[in-house]
Amino acid sequence: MSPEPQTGPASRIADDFRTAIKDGRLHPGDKLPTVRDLADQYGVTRNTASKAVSILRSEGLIVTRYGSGAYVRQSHPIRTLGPDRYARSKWQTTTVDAHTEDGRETIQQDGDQTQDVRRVPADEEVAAALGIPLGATVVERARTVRRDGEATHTVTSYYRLEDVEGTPIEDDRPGMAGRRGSFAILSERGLEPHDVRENLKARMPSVDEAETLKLPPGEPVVEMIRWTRTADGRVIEYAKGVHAASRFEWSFPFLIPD
Amino acid sequence: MSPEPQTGPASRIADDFRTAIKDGRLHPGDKLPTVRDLADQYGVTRNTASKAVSILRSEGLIVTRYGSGAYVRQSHPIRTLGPDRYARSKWQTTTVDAHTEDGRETIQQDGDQTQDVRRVPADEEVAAALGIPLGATVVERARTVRRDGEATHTVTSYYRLEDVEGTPIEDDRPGMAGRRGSFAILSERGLEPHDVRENLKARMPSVDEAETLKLPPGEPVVEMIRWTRTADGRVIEYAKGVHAASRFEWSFPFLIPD
DNA sequence: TAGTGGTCTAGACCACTTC
DNA sequence: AAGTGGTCTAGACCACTAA
Repeated sequence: MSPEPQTGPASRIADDFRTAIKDGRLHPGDKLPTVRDLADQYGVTRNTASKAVSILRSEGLIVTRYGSGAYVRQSHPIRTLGPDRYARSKWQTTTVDAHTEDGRETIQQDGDQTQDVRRVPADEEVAAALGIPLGATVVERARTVRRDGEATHTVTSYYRLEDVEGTPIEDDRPGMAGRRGSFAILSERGLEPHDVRENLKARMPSVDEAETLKLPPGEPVVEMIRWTRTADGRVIEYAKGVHAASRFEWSFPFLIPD
Repeated sequence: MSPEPQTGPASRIADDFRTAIKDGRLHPGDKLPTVRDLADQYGVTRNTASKAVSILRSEGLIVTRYGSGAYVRQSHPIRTLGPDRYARSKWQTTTVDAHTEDGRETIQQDGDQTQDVRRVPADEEVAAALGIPLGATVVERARTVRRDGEATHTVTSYYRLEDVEGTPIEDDRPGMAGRRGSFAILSERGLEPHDVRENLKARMPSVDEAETLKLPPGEPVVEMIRWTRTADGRVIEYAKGVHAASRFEWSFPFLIPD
């Protein structure tokens, strides 16, 4: 049952550095001794010292750079996601540069996300979410959002073809139809977003996800599923996102229901 | 930068079983070959075969039982947490067995959580949340909630002493003051819960958390922070929870703000 | 080119489970 | 007692980084 019943030298070495990091004796960015040095200092083989390093890495406490060394992990600034980011005031008036999810609206932001718009047949999940027949054509917009040059999350949105056909949402150029933009566009078509449901689940990333988000081993992701509806209950957007866990926090205020 | 630039035999073996599991050729509970068999079949040393197994384990795909074998991981039923679980109808009428968070109200549930109530001085975080001076006495109620005998999450609630002094909330017996109970009790004191804010963040567990929740290596946790307030904005409960990620999903519906 | 992280073989021992 | 997972030493080689 217990995963590590034996506490050998590798665990002990990892313990030492774990507490050193948590106690602040080692700061983000600091370099750890080389595995060869560790082996000498602790009187173990390089193999064992390497294992100690890999334990810390799997815990997300350090990152290792091939051929360079092991470093205490830098913690990124955390962005808090709440209902406010969907506020009407943020997309209703502004029609230009409506392409980022946070408050920044600089031109440079244009390079901060890639975009890929296609028409695809709806699979079972998308069909059920949008309330359309299986296989019906939908518009899929896949984005990878970056911050400071590093990917923070991916979002893939699905729209009914009839809702977005011929609109800038189908424009492939990045920045032409971010979420704020898409809300404004849907509103102009008489499909004003009224309510949202977000489902959140944390898990370890798949191999692909770890690669595209460049996640260090041991970093979880949060899977977000979002339904956006009009006042009469019609789902106008179904979206799935994968967020690097260390970069986000979610915050939801609500009233006690009856 | 890249974590595994070299794809040796260990990675290849792990790949084989990862796809076998995802393709459904191996089912939850199925036993993997022993490391010795793997070593023979793939023509590698036991050490390397063992490493392949440890890769899969760190990904949360399998669990290993010491001296027994490696098994495809059983997935637990997922519980969805939404605002509904705080509904008035669930705590306002019933005053007895108000101690579990889900709909079950059997006597056996009593054993499903441990409880530990104490008076402690408020640290900076708790003081700020409850709006009281640093060091003021607060009531801390720490619970570990189990399901089918396994711990699923821990919740630690903090109340202002004046709010709960002498009430059943200070009763240490399990089941006397679960959250539903505490809401009813606070209501009777004229402190009816009106709104809630929940903050969520996913991360890897600490060593302690992994132990108390008996988390397999590679399973993340979700840290939940909750503020419960009355209609006039007074915080009557501040709570921190740690949830095993694989057992929960959160669901929040909300209106598009102006 | 030298230093560093990552992986592998070969052989051994220990800890735990199952019978 | 036999089987199984986990760890370790010893030595080697490969992949990548930095100067």
